Amino acid sequence: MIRAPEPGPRRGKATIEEVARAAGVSRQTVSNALNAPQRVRDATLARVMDAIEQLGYQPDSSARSLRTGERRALGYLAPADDPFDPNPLMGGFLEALVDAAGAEGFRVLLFRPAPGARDARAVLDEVIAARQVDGFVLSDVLEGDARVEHVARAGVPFVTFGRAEAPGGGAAAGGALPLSASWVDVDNAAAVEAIVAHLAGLGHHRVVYLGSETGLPWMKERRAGFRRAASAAGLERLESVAPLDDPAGVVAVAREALGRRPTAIVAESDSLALAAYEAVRSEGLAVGADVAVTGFGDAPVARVLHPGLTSVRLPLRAIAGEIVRRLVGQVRGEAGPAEGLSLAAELVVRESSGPPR
Amino acid sequence: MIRAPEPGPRRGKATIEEVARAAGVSRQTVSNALNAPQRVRDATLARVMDAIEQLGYQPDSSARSLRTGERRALGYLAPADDPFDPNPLMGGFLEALVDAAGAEGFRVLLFRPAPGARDARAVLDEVIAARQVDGFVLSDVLEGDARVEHVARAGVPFVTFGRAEAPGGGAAAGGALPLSASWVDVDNAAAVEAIVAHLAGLGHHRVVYLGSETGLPWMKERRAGFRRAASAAGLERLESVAPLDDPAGVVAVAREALGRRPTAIVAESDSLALAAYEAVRSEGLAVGADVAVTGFGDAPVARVLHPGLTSVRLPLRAIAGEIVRRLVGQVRGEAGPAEGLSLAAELVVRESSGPPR
DNA sequence: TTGTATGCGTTATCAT
DNA sequence: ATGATAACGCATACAA
Repeated sequence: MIRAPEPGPRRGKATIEEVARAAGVSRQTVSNALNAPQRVRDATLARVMDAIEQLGYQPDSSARSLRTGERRALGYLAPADDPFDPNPLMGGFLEALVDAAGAEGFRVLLFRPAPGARDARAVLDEVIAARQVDGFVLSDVLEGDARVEHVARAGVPFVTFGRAEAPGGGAAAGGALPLSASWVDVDNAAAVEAIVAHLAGLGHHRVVYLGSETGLPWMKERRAGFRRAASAAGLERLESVAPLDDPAGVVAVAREALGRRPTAIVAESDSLALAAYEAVRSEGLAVGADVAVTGFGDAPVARVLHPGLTSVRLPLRAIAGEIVRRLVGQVRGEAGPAEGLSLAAELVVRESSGPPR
Repeated sequence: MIRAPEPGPRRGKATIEEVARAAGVSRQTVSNALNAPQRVRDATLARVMDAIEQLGYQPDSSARSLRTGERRALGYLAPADDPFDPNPLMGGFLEALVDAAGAEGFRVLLFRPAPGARDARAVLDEVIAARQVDGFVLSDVLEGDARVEHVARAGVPFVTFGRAEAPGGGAAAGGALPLSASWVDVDNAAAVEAIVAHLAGLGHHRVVYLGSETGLPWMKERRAGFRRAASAAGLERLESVAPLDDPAGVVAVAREALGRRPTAIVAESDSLALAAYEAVRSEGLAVGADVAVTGFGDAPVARVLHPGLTSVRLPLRAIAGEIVRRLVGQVRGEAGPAEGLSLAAELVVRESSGPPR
């Protein structure tokens, strides 16, 4: 038989007062036992810890937060919907972020702009004004991102996944904010360079880049990496640009790209690589044997595809770890590493990238 | 120029006291203006609201929580890693959950078991003991799920995505808990039945179910739905069972299934449908024209595939909405709907399911 | 080493 | 309709 849960806020959990009574000490000593154990005699400490264990006591997070000002929570603003590419990485990154935050004693508070809201500043203001978090993690950040500027202006610690500042440019004119005081990103350019190097090493000599028409910074970096590496390796280098929101159109472009008779297709994303597969097959050719295809991101589909898709895996756990490290450092007021950090992606070679026939 | 953020907990945000001073009233009146506007004279109300607006005041969430006992936060225990099928739906469900919670004035607190932890009870206890949330959303729930029992025993409100109780069985023997006091789920069986009915309507007569060897309840429901609908429609009904963790093995099974010469393949998931695509193509046949293939879940890949994959779309927004409605009802102590709710998935017909040749 | 007193910002009770 | 007072649970400065 189980008793019905008590009504009211407390829900029957222990308070520091009850622990103190159980251990025969003042609540002060309990607090000390938790926050400054060295100030408590061993015997007492043991007794207190025992009572704590016994009662399953943990400080009420609200009371502690009210007193200390720290929330032990990091805010993550979930990216807006993108029906075309519901960022398959977000899930993986979020998990890594939650783990990394948890290791530092922080939880992750998730929120989104109200549906239909013009931008995210309103909800950011709510979270800030209600003091629900100690800092923010902002992802999918663009150059001159309004969210970034807003949070920076509010004086709340934050770290971005991706740089909100053009690589070359420091602070802009005027009293500009240190927008990218701390960012972590995957080295998109280097990742594509690794792909191209891999292909060049296999003997490929005519390579087409299958990209999209977005101006997203990470996409631009990938393209730049392609150009650099292909030139460096002395490859014949072609480029195709696919539309954004039209699967059929994408395949059409992929077929056109294939029509230029490359020995390899370097796709900007795994989705585009999938379109390349379709194009190659529609010509009666075999991916990997007749034409090499590579992707980007190493989405789940990369493993399931046949032949398996050569791609690059984003170091999401490392990124999340570094983001949390920096953010928690800021929260604690430490003068930690303020510069940005680019992390290398890992090339995952599968059967889609064989040598040219 | 921007001033450096103030140190300390307050970070320069307004308190109720400051608002009161600015409006020339007591803090009580400010509180009333916010929580019981009808008790405040219009003129005063206007003055107070003005000051609130002016100062960008919002109640400190910790102070309010300490006083009222409500956290205005819902806890979501993120599912454990599954490298084989990193639940592509989770992202979509989470977003819907955050939106639904936000509409009710709740945030979502995300957490996971410590990496390497034997089970999730420890972290649940932490969140409960620290009173960080008003209730929990538990997903991917199994029959007799330990997490469910644990939360139920703690007397904390919760709602599950999926039923933690066998469909027929009420309370078990002894003082069993009302484990599934409130659950919401997608009607897996009905969804597959809709698929089969669709195929039967097209004239298919020999159909193979491509399933996996998991005993997960939702998978069992899908299979049951297949059997029921196929029998009802008088179809020749076959079944194949794929291994879990081996893409190559999966395709082998899919080929074997195809070897039984069905006119259509009903896959248990979109991933398995992808394997079916591979099998069909490896035989030189065309998906949709020679053999119909259907999936389950309507993952992003379903749209990108060629031909587009006929699948069923999970009503994630509706599910999240119902979950939040029930959970918030419990939190508020309303005697809301305690029974479970099965929501219909939506059949999405694409080119992969043509009539038999 | 331990206990006493105070305040964090808010809301509820009660008086006016 | 408004204001004074108390209390939520905790941590800290200070006294013992």
